Amino acid sequence: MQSNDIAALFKAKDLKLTPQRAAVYKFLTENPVHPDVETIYNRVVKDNPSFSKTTVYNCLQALADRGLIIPVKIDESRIRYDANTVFHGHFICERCGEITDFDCAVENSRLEGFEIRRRDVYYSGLCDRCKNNFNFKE
Amino acid sequence: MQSNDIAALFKAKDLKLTPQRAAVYKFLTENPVHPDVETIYNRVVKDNPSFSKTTVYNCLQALADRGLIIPVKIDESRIRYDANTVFHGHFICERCGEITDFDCAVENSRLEGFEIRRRDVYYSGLCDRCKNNFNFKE
DNA sequence: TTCATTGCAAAAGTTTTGCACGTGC
DNA sequence: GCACGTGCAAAACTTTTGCAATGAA
Repeated sequence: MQSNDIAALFKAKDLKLTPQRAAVYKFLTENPVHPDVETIYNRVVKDNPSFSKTTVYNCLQALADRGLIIPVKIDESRIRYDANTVFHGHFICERCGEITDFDCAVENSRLEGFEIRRRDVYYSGLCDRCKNNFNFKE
Repeated sequence: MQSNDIAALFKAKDLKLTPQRAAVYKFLTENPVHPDVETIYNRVVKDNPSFSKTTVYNCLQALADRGLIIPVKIDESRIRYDANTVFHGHFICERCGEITDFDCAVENSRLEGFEIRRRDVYYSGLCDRCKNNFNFKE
């Protein structure tokens, strides 16, 4: 993603553009592997040694608040982030930990009168690679 | 739920019956409000002052491992538990924090060859009561 | 006796908060 | 000048772990 695009996107979302925010968002769009805070921080701090982890947390929060990124809370211990904001499900492999996006459609009842603001579909199990590479049961 | 039922259920799941486990499980079945560890602990310790919080954690883990209860990780900060093991979605209200169960059916693609062991559908927003009781936007 | 379970204390680990410093409008 | 963002350190919080004690078969 180009700098102008990011600038326009931030402006549209009324989000002040800072080098930290741009770096975090850029990294997420270019690395759609649902990285966690640690991973994001380690990477952006490489190019910008002055960045702090607190700021990465702040940036992620700001980006998530404006709907530019989605927090993925499928991992037990940490929050991961996804720059793909089109609704989709997330599958996490118990063995390798990799997260796979998948299309999904959910039909639900019993929520008449509710205002649904966010939907998350989380699956877990074994991805095809892990399932085929190992033949033992856990 | 009666004691004999719990005993039979535990036996069927090859889970040793201890007073702590029985109390935790009983509380969950009788209070299907998806309580968190703190709530469960505070309640069971009332009747059994010697119970420790670590043990509540242990019990919940043991029960979840055997599929007797389901960890609900829709809350940002803590794990909640559900004794209803029939697949259903969970909705959490941003304002009152209450969790509502709902029926749902998910269709998904792109997961050919995957072994899906667990599915979680989490919605959030405003429940009907909160939506109607307040008229301001957040 | 044996082995899983319990319970206390401490540890672990991520995320949040307080506060001073910078910076751009 | 002011409001906002940043960054460091410390705090907060839930959950996990180590280990001795307990208890049931």
